[in-house]
Amino acid sequence: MIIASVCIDNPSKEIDRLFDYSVPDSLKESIKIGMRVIVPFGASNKLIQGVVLEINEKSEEEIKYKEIYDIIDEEFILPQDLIKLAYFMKKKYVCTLSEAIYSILPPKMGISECIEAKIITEDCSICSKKEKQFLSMLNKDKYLKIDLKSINIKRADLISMRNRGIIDLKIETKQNLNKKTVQLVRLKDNKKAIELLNNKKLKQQRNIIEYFLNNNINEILLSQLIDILGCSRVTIKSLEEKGVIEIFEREVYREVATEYANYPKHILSHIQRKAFESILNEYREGRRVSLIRGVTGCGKTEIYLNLVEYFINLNYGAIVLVPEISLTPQTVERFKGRFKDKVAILHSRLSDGERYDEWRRISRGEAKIVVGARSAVFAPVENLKLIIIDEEHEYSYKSEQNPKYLTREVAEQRVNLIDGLLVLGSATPSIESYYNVSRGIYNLIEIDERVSGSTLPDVHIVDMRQELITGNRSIFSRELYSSIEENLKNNKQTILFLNRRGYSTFVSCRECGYVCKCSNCDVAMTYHISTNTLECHYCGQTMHIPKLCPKCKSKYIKHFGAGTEKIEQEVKRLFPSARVIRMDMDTTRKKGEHERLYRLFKEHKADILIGTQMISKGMDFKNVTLVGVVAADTMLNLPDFRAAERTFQLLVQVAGRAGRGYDKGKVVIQTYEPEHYSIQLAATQNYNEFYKKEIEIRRFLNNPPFTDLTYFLFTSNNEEELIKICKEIEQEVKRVIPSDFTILGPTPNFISKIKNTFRWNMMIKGCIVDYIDIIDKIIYDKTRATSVKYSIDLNPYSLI
DNA sequence: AGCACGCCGACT
DNA sequence: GTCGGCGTGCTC
Repeated sequence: MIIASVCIDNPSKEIDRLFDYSVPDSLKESIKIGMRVIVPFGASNKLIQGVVLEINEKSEEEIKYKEIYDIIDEEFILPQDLIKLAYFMKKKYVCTLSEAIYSILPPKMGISECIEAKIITEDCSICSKKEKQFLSMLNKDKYLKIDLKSINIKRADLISMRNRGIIDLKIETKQNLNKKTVQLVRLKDNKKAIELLNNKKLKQQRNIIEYFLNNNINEILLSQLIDILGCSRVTIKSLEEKGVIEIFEREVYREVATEYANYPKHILSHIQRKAFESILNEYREGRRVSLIRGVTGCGKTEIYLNLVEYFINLNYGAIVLVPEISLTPQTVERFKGRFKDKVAILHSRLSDGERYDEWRRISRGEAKIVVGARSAVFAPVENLKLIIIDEEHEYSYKSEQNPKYLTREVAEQRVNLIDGLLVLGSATPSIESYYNVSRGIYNLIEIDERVSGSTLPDVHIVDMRQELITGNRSIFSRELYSSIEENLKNNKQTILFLNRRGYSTFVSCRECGYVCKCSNCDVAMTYHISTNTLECHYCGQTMHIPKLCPKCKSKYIKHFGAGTEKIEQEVKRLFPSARVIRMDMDTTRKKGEHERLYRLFKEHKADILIGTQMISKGMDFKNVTLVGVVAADTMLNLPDFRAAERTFQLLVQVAGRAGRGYDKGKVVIQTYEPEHYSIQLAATQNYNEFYKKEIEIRRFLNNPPFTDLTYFLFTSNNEEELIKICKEIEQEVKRVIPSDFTILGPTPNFISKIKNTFRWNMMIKGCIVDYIDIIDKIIYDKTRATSVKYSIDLNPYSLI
């Protein structure tokens, strides 16, 4: 008989293995590796989703296997290279196979059950009270539909009663696939139609027929017909009843992106042409990865477009990855504009149905180019040959959930499997990638010229300590203030950047130093002026500002530090005539709001844009000539070895927003640490110098890329047990790792409590590949049957 | 992770 | 004698 080994859709570690099912004769022909199936699982044979990963012929039938219940679809079959990729992630990022497989697959289309039951016995004596109560609602002659949500009975109880011969069940499963359809109308009977035209009464109906005949229309959307003729649905229905016309349904793909202006092919500049050719030449010589380090505005996208076109013309497919945040208008516009409906877009705001539609278009080979965020690296593109990762250094390329993969590593593995090409692009490549260049692993292309010929902006660093000494206590330095003023006068746009939302960073008592902290989390609460409350940015709890200090009863409660809300208020106060837009999590929470504000600013409907991270990248505003960084060192002092790299990258990105048009841009960076190398070198946009400094520090402190840093986070609401288990784990782990590895911790996390859950962490420095499985086993055994949960993150992007 | 089974104390 | 609370072990 044929046995299929199935990966069950269940992320739990205890059942992280394949389960064998026999394949019924009805499915023998169609079943294939990579197919999604429905299988009964567990004692109650609950039907769940699985993916077939192996098919074997077995002669002996001593083990009683369960049967595969059904196939989910024959359309989408997980290709072999993606299955290999799942195993790769399981090994590298210590996740379950199920987690790996189901992060690759399109969203689970939930399986829902419709259960009907009827009584088949007179004898209810063996039933419990609960069961008797349930039976009283049932019928003996006919099956009744059971809604498990509304009654006090579980699915398992039903199964149990059926097994004891009390009731009989009819269980049907449905997949909520919801393929979307549209209603179309067409003429069915021409003769009848012409006859009807002689009828003097039915004016509306005649209108409809005339419309069909005069415009020689085969078929038309029902909704469109109603719109154009202003007739009612009833009129059309009555025509249908007469058999004159026909209304029919057709499945459609949900419209993901609306309309895109044509984006014509540009002639590449000499430099772009050279980059394009270098990448292809190196690729032909067997080089898998090319890194383009190009200043903002150097025209990387144009190189990407040409690479994609090159491969498409050879009938290959391509994936273009962009950070989620810049997956808004611009990049999409360009790719859709150039390649039209050959492009599929995948981003996190798609509904499950929309995402599923895009997946089908891709796996059917209708869309050969995929533009998407992180998870689009798994897109089942037919004949894939090229993967491009734009803004390669971005943190959104690291997954926060299991599998905690880094997109670049997965992409590299994927092009290795398919003999393809990976192109990375960034103005400020990650230290790891550039290190790979210096080791000769990646091919490097450097572009230091802007395509428009516009020069890089003038950057001014302002020492805020000096401002304070000379009596300026405002959040704007004199230089920034006068620059904004002048920019407004010249009718130019300004961007003010501050990586912190809310009004003030913390609220504290001036007498005793008490800080308003969240009662669930170990963090200071942020004041929000719009709601006049203190909000915890970790658990969302809000509270009112105390009038008196809860500790010393003093009334000197003051705000400290500034957030975007405060900047907005200050700007409005200082420049009352300026039109201001604020973009942060609070103002863009609503769907479509991000895009609306972006367009508003682009169309110069506002003079000043205030925002967090989200305005620092991807946006191209021609009329912006001033960028102000209100506090450059907010991230510099976090306990994280990437703090300097992150600050440098952010400042370069932000500065890149200035002067993209014809006028020279100006950037004002306000800081309390003007001499710090990441700020100094960001001001001169000197990546190479920054890399040299940073890589030496990494080498000296033995941080990535010179070693792996594996981060273990332990959480529990029982602090005592948490500490005890952490210490025991450290002792045991110590015994299995080589002596040149270092263990840091266990220590309380930088944020020691979130939502009443205590957090401790431990880090291991050392090449972990050969040891991670045994360490995982130790931790798994130690934490099982305790309140402690853990997560493992290989080379995390954030240590907080 | 679910879910069933089984053992034990509490209670009509 | 019945109910339900949680510890234990299994899932093809």
